[in-house]
Amino acid sequence: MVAGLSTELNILEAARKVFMQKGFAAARMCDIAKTANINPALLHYYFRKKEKLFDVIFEQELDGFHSDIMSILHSGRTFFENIRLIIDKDIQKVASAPFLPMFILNEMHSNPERMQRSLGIIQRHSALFNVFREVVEREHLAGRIRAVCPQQLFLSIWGLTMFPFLAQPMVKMALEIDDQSFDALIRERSEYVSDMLIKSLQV
Amino acid sequence: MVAGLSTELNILEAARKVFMQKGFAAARMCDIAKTANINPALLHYYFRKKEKLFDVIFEQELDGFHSDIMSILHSGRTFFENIRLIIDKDIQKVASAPFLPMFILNEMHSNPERMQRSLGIIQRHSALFNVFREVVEREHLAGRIRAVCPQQLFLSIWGLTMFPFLAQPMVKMALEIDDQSFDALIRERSEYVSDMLIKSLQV
DNA sequence: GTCTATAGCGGGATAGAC
DNA sequence: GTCTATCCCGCTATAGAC
Repeated sequence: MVAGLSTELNILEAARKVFMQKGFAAARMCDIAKTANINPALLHYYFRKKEKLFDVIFEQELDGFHSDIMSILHSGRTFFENIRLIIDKDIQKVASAPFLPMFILNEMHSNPERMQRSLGIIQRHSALFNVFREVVEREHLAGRIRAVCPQQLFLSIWGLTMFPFLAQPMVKMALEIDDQSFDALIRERSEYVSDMLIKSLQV
Repeated sequence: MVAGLSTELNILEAARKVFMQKGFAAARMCDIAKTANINPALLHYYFRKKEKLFDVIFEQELDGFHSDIMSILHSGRTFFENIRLIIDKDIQKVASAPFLPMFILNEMHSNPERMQRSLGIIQRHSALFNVFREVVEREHLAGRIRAVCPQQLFLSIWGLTMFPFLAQPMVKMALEIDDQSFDALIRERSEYVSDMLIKSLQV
């Protein structure tokens, strides 16, 4: 029907919000219906089960996660320039969806089986790391950076950029800051993290 | 009764396991009872509600989180030595309870109100940061480290040490490593992170 | 203190009218 | 496609015997 597509998108939008904030177990179908301003029964008409609906959201979110990093790595710029771009992109993306990291990691943690359902995502993620590793090794052989374990560096980039969002409530509490100060901290973080990483990599 | 205390401890131990793995919403009182090998009704005899039981666990876990860092900061060692000790302690502690960071952050995220119930914890956490800030500022004035935003540094230490555990399933997937390789990565991480931080702080 | 039995409800899912 | 009504299960919580 005419309204079909728009209703479906409407549901997906609402489900995204609710699942991201509450996670699978705590999310209520009623909440999703209320957020979408539709009848609860409609959720089952479009997506047969809660889990089906969740899977759609989860896959979408996970897939777009590091999609543009690959292209940055393949650009002609220097390694240090690329580091800055990647950090910037990561922080910028997550800042616009601050619940995303927590959502992804939490669900992967609480339901590891879900992951194995979508092999394609796994492949894309490890492909990303392999490119990253090659670049790091090339840079070191060329004498432009010091010897470094690519895995550790990869983990560090993720940790430095995503942790503030993962721990947002705790961070605000421990640092005694409000929303504005937190935003300011995030705005300054990109440069701070890039400087720190680059300085630690210089020969 | 005689069995009273041991049953209570038994319950707490079981509840810790289940809540840590599943989180509040997905955890089942039955699972806890089964894990503790007791009758489900007993849970309500000792702790009136699921939430009461959860609160006890949550508070315990959160409180012990950074308890020994304070004493490290107050020791007579140099700043760089302290950085190494803190990183080491953090990683070591979390490695022995890898679900802990995810548990804490997830519950703070999904139920921020719970936090306000226990003001003491908030105070201890911000006290920790204040000591850290003073130390950093003193070191900079003494010319022993370069100028650095204490908040950013604090966030970085946490992120670099805790992220690997928070993202463990994703990390294994992206880096294509198994449990053994992950453990090896963690063992090497303490030194890697310390070196990186110290190098970026040197004047 | 520990058990059995069961109340009571919240929430996912379906049937069927429109 | 959308609605109302309702089923039914799983789970928390309690009553009450032992």
